[in-house]
Amino acid sequence: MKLITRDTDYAVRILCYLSGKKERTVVVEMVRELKIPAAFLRRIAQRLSKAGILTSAKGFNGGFILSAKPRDIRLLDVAEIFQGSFSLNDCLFKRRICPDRKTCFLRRQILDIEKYVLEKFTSLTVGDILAGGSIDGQKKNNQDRRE
Amino acid sequence: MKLITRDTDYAVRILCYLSGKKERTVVVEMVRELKIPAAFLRRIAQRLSKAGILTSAKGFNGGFILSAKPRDIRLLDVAEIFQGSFSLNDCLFKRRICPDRKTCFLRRQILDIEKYVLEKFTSLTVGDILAGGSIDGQKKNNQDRRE
DNA sequence: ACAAATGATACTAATATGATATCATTACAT
DNA sequence: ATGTAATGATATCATATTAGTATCATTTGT
Repeated sequence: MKLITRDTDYAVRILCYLSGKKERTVVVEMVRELKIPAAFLRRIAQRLSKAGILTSAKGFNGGFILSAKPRDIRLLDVAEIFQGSFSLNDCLFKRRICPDRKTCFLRRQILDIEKYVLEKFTSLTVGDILAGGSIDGQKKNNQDRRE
Repeated sequence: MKLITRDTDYAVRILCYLSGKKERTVVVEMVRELKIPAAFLRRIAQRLSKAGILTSAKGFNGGFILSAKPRDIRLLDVAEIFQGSFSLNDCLFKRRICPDRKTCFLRRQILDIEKYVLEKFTSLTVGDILAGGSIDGQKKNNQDRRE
């Protein structure tokens, strides 16, 4: 069972790291801290930037910075960049496999489960992850005391 | 989001089909009804048999038959044959990626979601799928009125 | 002995994932 | 203006997984 891929995981780490920064941060610095292969990290940052989650600047004092507050960045938004849409509308089986859809109970059950996952991914934010992780796991789901 | 693969899906259909049979059924018949590529269906049936979910017989009057009642075949058992263990013990990232596991809040959250999926896959049986699907979706989770 | 079935297994093709490499563009400093 | 430090865009490569095919071996009833 693999709900998130490596890209998504790395992306979350990048976002968590940048949450502690007031200024733009350069790829080489992130690499130093996060131990993610440089070229890979760079591409991930670029994709986050293209998606609007990071804001970038080229040139001399360039780098990346969060476009929004951590609590406003949902895991879903990040995951969809790297793993494609989590939407429930597209059929479970992408190409014409489900012959009698109307009675496909299994499909409905799977969709229910996916709906649950979707809700969780929607409600969980980078802010939550920061809060939960930094206090050594004693606090959960309370993001209001952290900017 | 892909919770089940094609193998698993086909396997469930095979099991549902065989639920309506009292006698052994031969691959060519299943192919006729289920429109699954013959060689593929055969290999899936063989794997189900090897796993003990189907019982097979070689030779002249050979074929496949359910080893247990539909209500006793869990989706989890089927899915694990084709998709590997759904166990929550193996680390989310299979090889040494998570540097500080203790504080990995994201990982814990993902594990919680996976736990939910696991529970659903454990409780959903072929019997449920038969019951839910055959009554055109009006009944759910009531497997007691069907053998 | 033959035919009808599954068992075991090897192979191929397509897609997804993980990662790297390279050239283009931008922006500041001198 | 030029060099350097940065990201943008994109192409490529390697590996793993998924989907599907093919073949030979074995069993069994007639």
